[in-house]
Amino acid sequence: MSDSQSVGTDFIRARIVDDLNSGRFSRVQTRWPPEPNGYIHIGHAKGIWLSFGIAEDFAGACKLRFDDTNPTRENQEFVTAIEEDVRWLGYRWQEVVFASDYYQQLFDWAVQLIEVGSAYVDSLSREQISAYRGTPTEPGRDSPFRDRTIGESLDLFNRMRAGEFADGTHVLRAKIDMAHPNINMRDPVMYRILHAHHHRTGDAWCIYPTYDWAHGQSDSIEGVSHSICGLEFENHRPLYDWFLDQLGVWHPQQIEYNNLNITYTMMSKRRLRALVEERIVDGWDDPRMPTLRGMRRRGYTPTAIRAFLEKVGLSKTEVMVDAGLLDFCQREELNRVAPRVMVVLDPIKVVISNYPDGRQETFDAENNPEDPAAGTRAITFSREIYIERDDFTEDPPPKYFRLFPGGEVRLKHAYYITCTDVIRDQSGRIVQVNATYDPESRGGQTPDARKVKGTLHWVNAADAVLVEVRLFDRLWTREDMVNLGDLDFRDFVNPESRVTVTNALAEPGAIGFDPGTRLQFMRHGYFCVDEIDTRPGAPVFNRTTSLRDTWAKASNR
RNA sequence: UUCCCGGUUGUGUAAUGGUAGCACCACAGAUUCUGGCUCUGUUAGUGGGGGUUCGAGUCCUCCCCGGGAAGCCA
Repeated sequence: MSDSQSVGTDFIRARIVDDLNSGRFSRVQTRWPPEPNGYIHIGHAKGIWLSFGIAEDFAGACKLRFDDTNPTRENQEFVTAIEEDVRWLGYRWQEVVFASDYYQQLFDWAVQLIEVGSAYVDSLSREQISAYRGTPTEPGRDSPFRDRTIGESLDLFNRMRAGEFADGTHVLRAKIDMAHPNINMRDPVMYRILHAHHHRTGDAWCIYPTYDWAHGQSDSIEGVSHSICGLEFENHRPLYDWFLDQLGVWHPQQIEYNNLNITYTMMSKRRLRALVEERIVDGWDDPRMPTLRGMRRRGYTPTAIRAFLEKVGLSKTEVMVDAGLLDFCQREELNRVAPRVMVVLDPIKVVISNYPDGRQETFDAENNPEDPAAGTRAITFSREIYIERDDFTEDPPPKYFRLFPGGEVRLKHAYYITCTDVIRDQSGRIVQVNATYDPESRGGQTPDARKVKGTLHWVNAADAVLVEVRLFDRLWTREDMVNLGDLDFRDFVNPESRVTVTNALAEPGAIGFDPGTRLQFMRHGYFCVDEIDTRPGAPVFNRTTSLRDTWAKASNR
């Protein structure tokens, strides 16, 4: 397969190949243009993956451009956080730039448009402008100020810029067509008066360009070849093109892709903010949040996120991707690289009656059956151990092959044991399981090669370490958190989205990893050492995703 | 009612006008010192009607369905 084919076959890359072949563009320059008004999430990751990924694939370059044209909502905190998150995802920008870097050029170009009669200052109120715009089915009407002389508009615009007018008193508009079927072409606003402090330009400006006026021109200044954006800007493309044509400057090609929606996941920035502000979650980095910070803390890896994005692909269809696909990608990666350890989440004591009291022995346990190079670690074994309460039952259902009275199971890496009886407290709750072991089964097999279907994880009572484990599940109980209509998203919070286990017991080998380290808790799932709440010697583990569990599925039926 | 965009198995995504494929999910089985991993197999799709063509998911046409558009947000 040739290089050009390995670049990929999605419709955007295909168009770029065409543009390169036809000579329309000689190189690929892209940009990823977040507004610094919030933390970015997995949906943004798709845009990042596309714009940065395309630049990489075509040996071009991609700039990180902050689209900071609305000073009332943007600030430096978000700039820093977004830079961090993009880097974490694994992308490197050619340069960090800001739309505000181009304010003067944008202003000069606006003057140029006024001078040729393609823009004018309108003095209608916000409400009037809206009323004059018409509706999707009715044409708009010209503003009475539309035929203002060029000189008058120029004068007014300069005075707007000089700060002579209050917010909302005048705007600069492009002069296109108030009856245009595309409402974006009905004399769109280019500048509004905003006496607001900007996080970068300070108080240098009191008029700010709108998205439509700033975006394409910023692309042009940067020599962008392909401007990749969401479907919501499709209706803006004619305007994007119109401005560039009026100016006669470098003309990038805007291409739209479908945004990412995931089942049981809510990505609306506004609602995410509400979750944080109303303390429904702990913060932007809560492991249940779809923010990159949240996912990072949860234990998701940048590589798995990118693999996921690649598997999802792109089109112009609105989609709802199964959240399970992300977990599949995450498991696929971690299965290869995550060290295995044994952790008992809900311990029940097992006493092995025929194992000598006071004796302790050591086994070599492989760290990762998928990777022999990962080596082994020592685990200790003695008369008293703990197993998972779920791994024992007094009345086993059909095809159950965990521990039950009279049944034999293998303790991973150690011996076969057979349950003899149980001990209860006054309430009837089982507090201890008694068992005998087969000394011949040392290491996990016997000379008679008899089959034991069940293999349980366990920890040695003598050296098990108490750890905190946080079991995360989907934040929402509703699959479609995009189209809620009049429903309140708060009504769909999953009460079991976080279950904190404080009495889990871990083998000593699970302790001492750096925060952020990812492990497999055998038979449970993939966990990472929490980067915030972990203390020396007191790890907190976050469950990223569970292992596939075909038994749970089967027994639920 | 206007303009723009879209519609391929349950989900997502492929198919110079020429055998509708891949992945996830689901299901069945094999294997297994993780009921994990791995392996094998199964179910299931071109929204509808006309037309062009030897041949249509692909081109034309009409219809149906879904989404977007009336911010001085991006």
